[in-house]
Amino acid sequence: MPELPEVETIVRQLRRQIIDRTIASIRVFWPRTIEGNKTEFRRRLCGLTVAGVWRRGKYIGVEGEDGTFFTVHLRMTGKLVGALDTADRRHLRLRFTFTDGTKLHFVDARKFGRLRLWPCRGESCPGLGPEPLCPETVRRVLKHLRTNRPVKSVLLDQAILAGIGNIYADEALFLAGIHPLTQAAVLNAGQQELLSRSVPRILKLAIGRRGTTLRNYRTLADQSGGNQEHLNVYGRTGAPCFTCGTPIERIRINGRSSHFCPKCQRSGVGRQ
DNA sequence: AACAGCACCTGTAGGC
DNA sequence: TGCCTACAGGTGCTGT
Repeated sequence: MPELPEVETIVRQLRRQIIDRTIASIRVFWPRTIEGNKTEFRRRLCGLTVAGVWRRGKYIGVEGEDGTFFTVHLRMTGKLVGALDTADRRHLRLRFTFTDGTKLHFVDARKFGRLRLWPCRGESCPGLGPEPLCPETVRRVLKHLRTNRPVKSVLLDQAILAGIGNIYADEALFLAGIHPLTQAAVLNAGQQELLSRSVPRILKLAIGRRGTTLRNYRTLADQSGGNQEHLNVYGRTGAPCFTCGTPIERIRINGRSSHFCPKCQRSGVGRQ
């Protein structure tokens, strides 16, 4: 569910909420929520005073004063909330109680979300590509790609760039005027440049709007995102393109829906 | 290497 | 109303 902008929004709020607080107890309602050794997870985290909260790709990282580090991945429907409402109650998977009595709940309808302990921050989340928030980075990555995979698949590959999901991949490709099936290695210099700018731009705009809420996503403060009002292609199958009026199409690429304007995004097609 | 298919899970929307 | 199907913002595994 949440992609980089949603996770970034949550992390910013989490910093204000839990830094300098000490975990008093942890209650687990769905054991598979914790990856790895559950006993050690509990042992290392109880008594932990939170020193920092970080984002890496779609991971939330929490660091203790002693360097203890754990991550939260929300996957499709996970969320962190301070206050539980009635609907959340049945999907409660884990609860942190802090020494001052405040609580942090991990709620996750589909049970895909995971918490995991790491040896330290530096050893967490191995295999993730660089952050896609500045054009320089995206430019460098695109330039060195030697793959025939569709550019849409490449954008979704967390080992290549970390944090882009299905919504923002589609939106960035629209902004760059590139067809999602275009083979990554055949993007010319101009297309690489357009995509290098559009990926960070789309993500930063979405962060500024606190992310995109389509159904489940809520911020820590239980707010909706605002970016869903600004989507050009995602979820707009059959609706007219805002630029040219052509109906937006949907196809499947690697099992994921891809939305695009067949007229504005002809670039790259038929020239592979 | 890279793809499809499936697994993990539950909820919701739409068709009949 | 109820049943059935398709689909969902993610990732990881297996087989080909």
